[in-house]
Amino acid sequence: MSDLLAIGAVAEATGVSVSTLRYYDQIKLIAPTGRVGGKRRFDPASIGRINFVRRAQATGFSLEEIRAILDDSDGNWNEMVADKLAALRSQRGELDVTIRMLEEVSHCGCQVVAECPRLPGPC
Amino acid sequence: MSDLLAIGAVAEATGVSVSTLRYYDQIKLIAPTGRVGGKRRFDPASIGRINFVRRAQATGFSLEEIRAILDDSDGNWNEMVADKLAALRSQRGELDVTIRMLEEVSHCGCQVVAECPRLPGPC
DNA sequence: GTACAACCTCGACCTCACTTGAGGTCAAGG
DNA sequence: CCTTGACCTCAAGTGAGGTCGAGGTTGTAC
Repeated sequence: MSDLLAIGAVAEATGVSVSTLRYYDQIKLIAPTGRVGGKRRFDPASIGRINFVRRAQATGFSLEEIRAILDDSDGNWNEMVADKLAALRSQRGELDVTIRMLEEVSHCGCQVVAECPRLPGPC
Repeated sequence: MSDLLAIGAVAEATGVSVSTLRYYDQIKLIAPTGRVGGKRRFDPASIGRINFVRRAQATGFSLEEIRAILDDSDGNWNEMVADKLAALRSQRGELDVTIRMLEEVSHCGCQVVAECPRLPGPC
């Protein structure tokens, strides 16, 4: 009658710990389909959603943002994803700047970055 | 005699708040040159270091990592930067995966991402 | 000589994403 | 009957990176 999953099975299927799953339920990110004898029962489709959560998290989305994307019914998530993409690109640009800055410092002959008197200007 | 700066001047020059500068002093990330009447006095070169901190932070380094780079005397920071670059690249890859996943979902005709029965598989 | 801004310390508090611990329930197996 | 294991709740703790407020001092201006 039920192909619903216990929390432990979901944890095993997703690699997410049981306590994290309870936490996700608590913050209403991933809710179980129902309860049997007080115990959470999850639809197998939850596994897909949880995988989505982890993947989105890995790309820099907060749980709040992820919930907004999951629950969005107006197509706004396209915009959110675009924003995040822009943020990541900007972060990449920052890295490039930092690397160049460090390269400059390394050409200074300074033993220690903190002691370089030419931070962050050109050497 | 002293072209040393008060904490407020440093805050203004860097855009970092006074309380954050005190915090940086507390965690020994950016120390004042000395004290005059109990008040912190900063070398103008601190501004460069603080700018470096913010820039490194923006690219994803933690304050601990930044301190390690600043204080490094063995050339290990090159490696740290390379590691961070790799991490950023991997993050970018994750974003690409997420975007593709969301595009798949959007072609499903699902109103709400959370309700798509095909997460995270192909539509 | 007193007002005022800018500084000081110390400890508490905040957000995020969890983890941990104490104490309790429930069904199956020996 | 008793243990084991998987589950439950609720509260508190963690760590990063700060912020805030109370209460106190310092230095300059009028």
